[in-house]
Amino acid sequence: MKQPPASSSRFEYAINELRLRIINGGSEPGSLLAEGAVARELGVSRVPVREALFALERDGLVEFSETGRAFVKELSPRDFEELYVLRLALEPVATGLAVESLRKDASALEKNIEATKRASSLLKVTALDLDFHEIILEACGNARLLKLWRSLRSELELWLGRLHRSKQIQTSGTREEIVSAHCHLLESFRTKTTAVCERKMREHILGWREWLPVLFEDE
Amino acid sequence: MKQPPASSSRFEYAINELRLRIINGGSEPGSLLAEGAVARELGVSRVPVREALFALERDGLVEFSETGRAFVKELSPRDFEELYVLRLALEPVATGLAVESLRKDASALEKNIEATKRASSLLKVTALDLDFHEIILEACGNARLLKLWRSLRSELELWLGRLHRSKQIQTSGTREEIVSAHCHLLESFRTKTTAVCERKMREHILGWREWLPVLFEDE
DNA sequence: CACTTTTAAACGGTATACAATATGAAGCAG
DNA sequence: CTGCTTCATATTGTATACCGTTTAAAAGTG
Repeated sequence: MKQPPASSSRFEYAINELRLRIINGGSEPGSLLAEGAVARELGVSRVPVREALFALERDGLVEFSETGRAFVKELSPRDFEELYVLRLALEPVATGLAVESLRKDASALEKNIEATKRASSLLKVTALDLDFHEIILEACGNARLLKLWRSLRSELELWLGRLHRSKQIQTSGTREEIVSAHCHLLESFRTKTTAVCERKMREHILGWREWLPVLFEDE
Repeated sequence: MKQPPASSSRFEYAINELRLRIINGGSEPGSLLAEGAVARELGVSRVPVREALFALERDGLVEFSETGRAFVKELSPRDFEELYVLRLALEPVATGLAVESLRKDASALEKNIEATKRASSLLKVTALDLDFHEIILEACGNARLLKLWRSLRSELELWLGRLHRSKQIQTSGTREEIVSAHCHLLESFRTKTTAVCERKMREHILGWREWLPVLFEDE
């Protein structure tokens, strides 16, 4: 039984702890997340666990059966496809809205790229990649869009976590590709029109959509 | 104190009851929705009310303060703009995905248009308009997209509800415009390419974005 | 051995209880 | 009268308890 947290709410503690378990594979896909059991393990009562499970369902990390039992989300190619339809619908729009703001201040994106160059593990590289996109979503000034992105990001982290555990991906090549792509995007934000930036982002996402599933196929 | 429900869960009862209050204006925008008070009024305990409030936050009908108190959402022009950015990002994409399926079976859309012609009140007309769009979102085959639409729909209903109470809108003219626009869309689905259908939907939504706020301005 | 039926444990939905905090009004000082 | 402090109350966060249902394993049956 883990230690209940000192500060912050037990709801946040439960949600963070469950996130870690699910994304890092501590709980197998499809396994039951019973309120009582989780509550005992975390050393809190069922109430905050229950709320955490509902919140995680919204983020696509947990599925509920018809009878109200929570399970670790199982991923299918279908899910991947749906996820990328949403990315393709939302991120280019967000990019268009963000361009003006990013043109004024691109320091966050620059720092992110520098950090990516120095990142040691692929896990960190992919996290920084998601950060790069999140910076854009933050800059677009649409709170609903940002909220939505955060939810999509959860699912993406789930995919990447499982991918990372099931395959050894080459860190170096991937890093270079990402850095190069992000530099290219940043340059577009600085010099091109909004419409072009939207298109570049669209192509960037399409590239990943092609690339990611390939790593899954030959298991 | 209202009657606790016979069938279905108290959570669903609470969420439906709160939806009605908020959308129909039973609770003023900005007013506090205290768990205990609502629970007493509905004749249930705080637990299902609490969960209902969290769910309604996700649908944009309720806002939480930093200290965790729930308030009836207040709408600003900013919210309207954000909402329509999302509609414009999502619905054309959904339309493109749905065209093939709608071409095979457009009966749901046809029935909807017929019902709109017969609808007696503007409230019913606007509800049917949202249904029309929901039929398309259902046909697009992307569960995440549909879920998202349902959440946007909640907010749209909130806007329309308040609009309806603050102004008397002419029913007949609005009805004719909607029927005509929907017929035009349906015809496009039957005869045009996917890309054209996406564009038509985009223009359809843009039209409403222009039209709706006008009704607010001169209060 | 395959397929029901039974049954005890597990689980979720909800109510209630209590503690910690936030809130807003009353009282007080300037 | 204005601004700060005090304090009773309202409200949320969390724990615990209870009940009906679901579940899955054991027992029974063909």
